[in-house]
Amino acid sequence: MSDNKISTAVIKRLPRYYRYLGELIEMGVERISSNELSERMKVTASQIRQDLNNFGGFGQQGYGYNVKYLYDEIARILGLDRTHKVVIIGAGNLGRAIAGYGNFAKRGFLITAIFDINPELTGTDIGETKVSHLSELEEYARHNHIDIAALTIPKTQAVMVADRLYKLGVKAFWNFAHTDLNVPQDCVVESVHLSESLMRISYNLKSMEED
Amino acid sequence: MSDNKISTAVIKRLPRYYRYLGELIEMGVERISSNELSERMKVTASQIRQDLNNFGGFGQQGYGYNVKYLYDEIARILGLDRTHKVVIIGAGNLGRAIAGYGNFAKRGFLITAIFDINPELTGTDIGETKVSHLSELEEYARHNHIDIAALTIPKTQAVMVADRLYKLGVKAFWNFAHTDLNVPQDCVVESVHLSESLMRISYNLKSMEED
DNA sequence: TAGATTGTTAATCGATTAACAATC
DNA sequence: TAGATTGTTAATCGATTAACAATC
Repeated sequence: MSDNKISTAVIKRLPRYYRYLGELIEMGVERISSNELSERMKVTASQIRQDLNNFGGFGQQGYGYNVKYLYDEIARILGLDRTHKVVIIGAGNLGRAIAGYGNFAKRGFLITAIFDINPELTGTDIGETKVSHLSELEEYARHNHIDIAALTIPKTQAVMVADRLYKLGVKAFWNFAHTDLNVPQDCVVESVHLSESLMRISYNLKSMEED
Repeated sequence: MSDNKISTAVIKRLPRYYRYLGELIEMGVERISSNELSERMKVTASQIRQDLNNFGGFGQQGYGYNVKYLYDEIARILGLDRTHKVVIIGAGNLGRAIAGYGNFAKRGFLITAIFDINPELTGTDIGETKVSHLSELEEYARHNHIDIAALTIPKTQAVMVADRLYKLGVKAFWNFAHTDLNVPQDCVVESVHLSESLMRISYNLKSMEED
């Protein structure tokens, strides 16, 4: 079924199309041309059409795109038509922030467990979920499927915990630790390196001043 | 001073070089060739040399690169040799997570104020910093310089608060809201769209299964 | 000096943009 | 039908990789 490998540049843009289409739906817009959308999103109309046509022809000549239809199609392409069970490793502020973000649930990402190495946190509630001790991870995984693991723990632990999770069959990692994970090829790793993000601001501020 | 516009692809990679060099220093490694580094980082040696030579010749033929020297040079390029005053708008879990991350201070990013619209949070402490009410923003900015504003608030507020901050002279935004900011060209915007990151995981999981 | 490895030019590859025929 | 706008091919642009002369 999978078409010849879509480039990551395209994949990175899909969620943004999805967000804009969602906003258009909220505004009551029913149809939109690649040209109108390109003005809103500040990208070329050509790129929008190219990107979408990687997945099929969703528009109609002389009309444009039906907003709701395209929105649903992109959801399907992104796999948002299924639910994903997410466990969070690390019940610190970042783990809490993720656990508490309601919009994720709306998109089918369900927080099914939260683990932490700190015994004092064990048993406390975060939203609807009770924190378990990290030592219970294997036992939990034996009885529950895990689609995605969010790692909101320090880098020293993150690499090891990712190994443990991989042995338990987890194939997708949302990595917030300031390190690269060392998991096999058959895994999905999406890293959010906040410190690198901040450094880019620093660089851009500096080069703005120099003009 | 500013060399002919460095591509964003290069800038995005710089912090990662910096991280690896930091790790090498911790390991006591004094020199490294582009080849060795390329194996560790899983990028081509050619790319490393090209990237670095955008900023100058930091290596030596027949020797390679001095790790500590290169580390310091990249810090300078990234602007990490100066301090940045960061205010956080939004004292929720995400704001707290950022405020509490000690490594930022180590790189010269100082949390100088935290604002929230919720009166109940006003006066409470987050780390060393007291939360102020958002209405005090203008008064604060009159007496204190702000280099970077981190927006950890819902999208509905984020756009408006960014406008207020811009009028107060703030030129760099670390945007965690699920929206694009609408600030003028002379600003730096770095967005961390967590939901988009999660959608990419979803897509990649799906396309992995299809193989 | 011989060996190693950079800095840099040239070649390749991929992504973006432009153009336009197809068609609603 | 005439006008609008897509889907898609071709042209351009930029980024990555390969190659090698310079040089430590």
